[in-house]
Amino acid sequence: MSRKINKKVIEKDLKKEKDFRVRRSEKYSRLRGMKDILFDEYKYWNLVLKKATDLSATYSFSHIDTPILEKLDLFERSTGKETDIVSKEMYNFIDKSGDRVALRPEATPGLVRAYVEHGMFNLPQPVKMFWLGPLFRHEKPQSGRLRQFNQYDLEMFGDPSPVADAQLILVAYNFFSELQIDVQIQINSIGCKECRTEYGKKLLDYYKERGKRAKLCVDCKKRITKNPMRLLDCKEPSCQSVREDAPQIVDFLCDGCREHFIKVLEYLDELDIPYNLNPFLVRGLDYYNRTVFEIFTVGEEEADADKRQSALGGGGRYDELVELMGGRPTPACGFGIGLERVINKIKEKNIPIKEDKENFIFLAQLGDQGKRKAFALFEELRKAGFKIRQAFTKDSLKTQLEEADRAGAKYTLILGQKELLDGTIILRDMESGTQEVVDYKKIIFELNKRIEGNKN
RNA sequence: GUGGCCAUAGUUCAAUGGUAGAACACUGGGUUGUGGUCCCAGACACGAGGGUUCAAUUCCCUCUGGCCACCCCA
Repeated sequence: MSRKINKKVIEKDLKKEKDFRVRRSEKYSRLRGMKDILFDEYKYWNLVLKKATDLSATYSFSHIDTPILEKLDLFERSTGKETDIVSKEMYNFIDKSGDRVALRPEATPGLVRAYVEHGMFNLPQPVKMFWLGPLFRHEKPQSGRLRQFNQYDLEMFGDPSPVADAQLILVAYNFFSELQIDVQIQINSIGCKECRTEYGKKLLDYYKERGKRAKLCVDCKKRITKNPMRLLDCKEPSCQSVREDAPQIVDFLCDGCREHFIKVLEYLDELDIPYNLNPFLVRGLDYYNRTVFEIFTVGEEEADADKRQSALGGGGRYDELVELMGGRPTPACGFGIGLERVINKIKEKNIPIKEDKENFIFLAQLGDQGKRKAFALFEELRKAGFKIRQAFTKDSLKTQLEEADRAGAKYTLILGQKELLDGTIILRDMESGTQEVVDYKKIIFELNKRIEGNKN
């Protein structure tokens, strides 16, 4: 072994020793596709959460929560065993009691389960649910695509009428427009089982016509046998040219379904909600029937307009699901909105967030005596209803003023040895930098004079 | 799951086959009792493992992670 190699080894050892001293343990990192929401990020969440809460209340949707963990079977049966979500994206495992369980990959099944389990068909119908929470899908992460993400969901049970569909779309639309995000709603009707079987046949006939198959991409060739409806979804130019003259499901709707769809559109027209009829919109989950819709942003900066944008939200009607899950036949519809994606848009567009600046007081102290007295004064002022902050763990006045400044205090009270002796306290205006000595006993009176109307 | 690009302080970015620098942020000081400006100082990084080499943060491979596209969706 040469001297040089020895040197290298020694250097590495030294480095490791240093690392050991500095860290003493392995640094942990998040799981892939999981995110921490840090302090500054919360202003966005507060904004979005408040909008969701307010809107839901206005339209009489009641807050409901369901467990994050459910039986695996619930999703297999409702979402569909063959869907991507269930077949390859679910976090599932067998728990200590041997149950097959899953982290919920979407909200609707749990809500349907709750509706059935708690006998909500005995409540006045429709039952309108407002739901908010984390969902889990084991996908390859990308921007706007996390393995744990949050969704705002609204569901309406027990109302078969087109008004229900329209109201849901309205709330979703309001949610976005009030957050200043311009959206476009893509809407379609995929009819009921009967309409769909009929249509499936026609579609296959069309695609099997001479010469068409050759133009399709590899994926679409597979789709012909596996999932013909998905042929409509492809965005390969050559596939799109083939699909141009394809039969559209709207033309094959039964009378009931057609009438329902027309009514929904009429309501949307009435409300001036912009929508796009998209005969090619097909949703991935098994339980949808009749109305389906997806919500996309309309960008001003759409140089790459034909690039597939990820949806901000989507939903539709699922009239068969409650019965399938063991309940009484109950018509229902709902939607989900991806909150991380909404927040991304808000950030992208630099939409200003107004944070209500509160005029608060900072209480600074000096010396042991001062600190002790300030401790008590803080409580006194807090109980008197003032918004007040402190940094009692800091000793230097400079540091305390820095902190007051950073936090945006309107006034700082300074209590030190000298003031203690004189029975006074210093009141400093943080903006002008002027300060006055006031009688300690009159401090509440003086503060009231200055920050009237800014109390808790 | 498939393909492409990428990985350097807390953050945003440099430089380099001979082990790294700035800005902002952070800590301390100039100011022993006074913030915002200024000055000074300090702490902190080459994602992990292997290979080539006298020597790798730099070149190669694997892994991990990030971004983007597909797939799918929110």
